[in-house]
Formats: sequence, C-alpha cells, structure tokens
Amino acid sequence: MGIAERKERDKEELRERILVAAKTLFLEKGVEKTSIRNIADLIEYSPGSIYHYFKDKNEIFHALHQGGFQQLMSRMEVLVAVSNPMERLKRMGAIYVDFALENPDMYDLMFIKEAPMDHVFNSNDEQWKEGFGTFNFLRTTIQECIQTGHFHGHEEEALSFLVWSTVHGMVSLRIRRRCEVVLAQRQDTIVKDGLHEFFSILDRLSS
Amino acid sequence: MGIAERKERDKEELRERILVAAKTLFLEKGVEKTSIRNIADLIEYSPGSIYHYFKDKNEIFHALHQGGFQQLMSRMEVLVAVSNPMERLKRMGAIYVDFALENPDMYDLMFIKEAPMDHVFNSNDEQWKEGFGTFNFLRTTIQECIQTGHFHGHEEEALSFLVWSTVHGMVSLRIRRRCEVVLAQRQDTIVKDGLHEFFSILDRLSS
DNA sequence: TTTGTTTTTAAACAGTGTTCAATTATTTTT
DNA sequence: AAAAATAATTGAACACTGTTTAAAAACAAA
Repeated sequence: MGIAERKERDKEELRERILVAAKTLFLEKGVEKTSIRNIADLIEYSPGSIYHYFKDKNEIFHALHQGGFQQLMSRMEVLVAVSNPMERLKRMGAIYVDFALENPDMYDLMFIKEAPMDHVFNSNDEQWKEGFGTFNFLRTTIQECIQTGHFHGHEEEALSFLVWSTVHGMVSLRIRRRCEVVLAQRQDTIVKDGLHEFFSILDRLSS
Repeated sequence: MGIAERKERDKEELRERILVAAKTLFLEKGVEKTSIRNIADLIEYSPGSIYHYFKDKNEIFHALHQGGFQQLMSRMEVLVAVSNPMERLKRMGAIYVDFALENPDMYDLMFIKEAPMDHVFNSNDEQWKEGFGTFNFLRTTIQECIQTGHFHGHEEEALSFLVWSTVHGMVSLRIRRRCEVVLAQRQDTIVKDGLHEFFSILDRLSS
C-alpha cells in the first residue's frame, strides 16, 4: 500500500510548505501583520484549506516556535565538551547572544513576541521541553559553578534567572530598538561590549 | 473672547477622555485587541469622531507612551536625596522593577512593544528625551560609583547598558510570561529574588 | 462505474482601522 | 432674530482580518 504513504507524504509536504510560507511572512512582516490569506496566497491555496493542516493561526506560530528552540539547543551542544563550568557559562552566554543577533526575528518569536503562551503552556507535547531543557542546562552549569566554589552565598535558581535575564535584556533592548535613541553612536557593538562587561563581572565573582 | 477658550477647553477635555478610555482598554485587553470602536463605545461617541482628535490609533498609543516616561521619571525624583551613589543605584533598580511590575502593560508599551519606535524616533525633540533623561540619570549615577572607587576596570557606558539590560530582562521575561513554563512554582517572587541576587553581586563588586 | 473519503474551495460571519459625505450643533455675521 | 459660516459628529462604506461551513472537486477502493 504505497498510496497511503504517498498521500501521507504529500500532506506532510503541504504542511511544510505552509510552515515555510508562514515563517517567511512572520519574519518579514511580523506575526500580527501576517494574515492567513497572505500565507494562502503565497502557496497558491485558498485560505480555508490552511485550516485542514492547522487548527488556527496560533498552531502555526507554535510549530515555528518549537523549531527555534531546537536550533538554539543544537548550538549549545558543543558545550558538553567544555568541562570548566565557568568557562562553559560564558561560552553559553556568547552562543545565546550570537543566536539572537544572527536570527533576531526568530529570537523575537521565541522570547519577545506577545505569543500565544497559553498555547505553549497547554500543549502537553513534550516539545516545548526544548526551552525547558535549555534553561535547565544553564541551571546545572551554575550549580556546578557553585559546587566548584564560585558564586558563594548565591541561590542557584534566582541566579540562573538573573543570568538569563541579563543576556535576554541586552539582546531584546537591541532587537526592539530601545538603544537607538539612547546609544546611537555604538549601536552595533553595545551588546558585545555589555556582554564583555558581564564576563568581567563573572570573573571578578570567581576569585 | 472667553468662548474660544471654553471651546478649546472642551476639545481638550474630550481628547483627555479619549486618552483615559484608551488607556483603560489598552491596559485591560492590550493595545492590539482594543479597537477604535471599543474606545468610542466607552466614551459614547461614534468611531469616526475619534479621528478628529487623533490622526490614528498610533497617535493615541504615542500620547500614552509619553505619559509613561513622565510617570517613571517622577518616581525617580526621590533619588536626588540619596547621596551615596551605590545606594542610589540599587534604589533606582528597585523603583524601575516596581514600576514595571505595578504597571506591566504600561511598561510593555514603553520598552517591549515594537509598534511605535519609528514614530518615537521620527517625532522631533522633547518627547523621548524623557527616556533619554532616565538613562542618563543611570549613567551619571554609575559614573559617580566609578569615581568613588566602585566597579574598578569597568567602562561606564557599557556597564550602564548592562545594568539597564539586567533589570529590563527580568521584568520583560516576567511580563511576556517566559518564566511561567520554566519557573512555574515561584513566578511571583522570581523577579524580586533575582533583583536581590543582583544587589548582592553589586555589593560584592564594591568591596 | 459507483461508492466513500479526503482535500479544496468560495461564500459568509463578525470583527478590524480608516475615510468621507452628509447631518447636526454651535458661533459669527448680517 | 435670521442667515451664513464654521465646527463637531455621525453612520455608512471600504478594504481588510480570523474563522466556519456547506458545497464541490479530487481521488481511492469496491
């Protein structure tokens, strides 16, 4: 019965085409300003047919949201080879910032956009555990830092949140263009410079 | 000619009523989900009449945006009485975070939403100087910290950006509900706890 | 070829921001 | 006070939006 399989493939292919079109438009014009009709036009199908592949617009967003976490997670994989937890922590920050600055729109989708977070939260799919996993990786790294004598007197969970917030804050201020008004002359380097300051603070806390 | 003045006042009053209604709805349902018709309903006028007082929905947003900066700035005013720059820096962070958590939608409007940045940037002078002023206040405070022997080896501008990013990161992750999935059990306290960790890091950098 | 199932479509619904000619209210001039 | 001029307000219309649904088309199985 190769026919059922082929139909399955065809269906999966069209689903993928919708996703590609949606991603293109989302990253180009933003989620809010992209309509189902825009997506339908791009793949040359009727608006209604999209609802055969996705329950609603949120589900399309959700699918792309997941993809982003997988990308970020895969970038982090090289870090398992870094045994020194302080070194790993810093490299993690650099990877995070690089990912955000190289894929600002995807980062926006993942961490900034007013997203259908209800959907993400309610979907009991294993899949958003990617995001969970990335944060947990940060937590265990910081735990190791504490175990090896760094960050004395600090609480692991709150400190992890603080570290995440610091890198997120820098890239999101940059992406949402809040530095432009206030730091016009060094827009391009300010995030890297800020990260550098952050590293030097971390180093100072080690000794 | 008191009539012209009275008309002027009446016009200003209705403008204000539109702003109040818009703010109520924006903070209640979000900017995107508030329609001009909703605002018109609330003040019992027709949708079209709103366009006599504001060019478009963005201009309403923009007016509120400005108001937000003035609010934040006025909260900061008590800090001129704090002479110790390190103490002032910490109190500043606390005020910033409190403002954000007490007015999450207004904060969202000011620092997270992407909509009106072109408008803010293009709108001539005065207006965004509020924002500029607040950041400059942070910078001079940090300058004083450096002058009094703190943050040795750090560069003032990048460090200021880092500090801003840290508090912004925490509150924006909270406001955009990115902690919920990953820090479900202590959502309500995580920002305060994170800020506490931040303060203790700052203290450690002082000595 | 006929039946049954899946995919696709066009039309419709209720909503959106915005524009505009027509109406109403108010002020100024005669 | 009546007429003219000006300003404020309206409701209908336009071109969109996300989503639903009955009907049509496409296709597989009998």
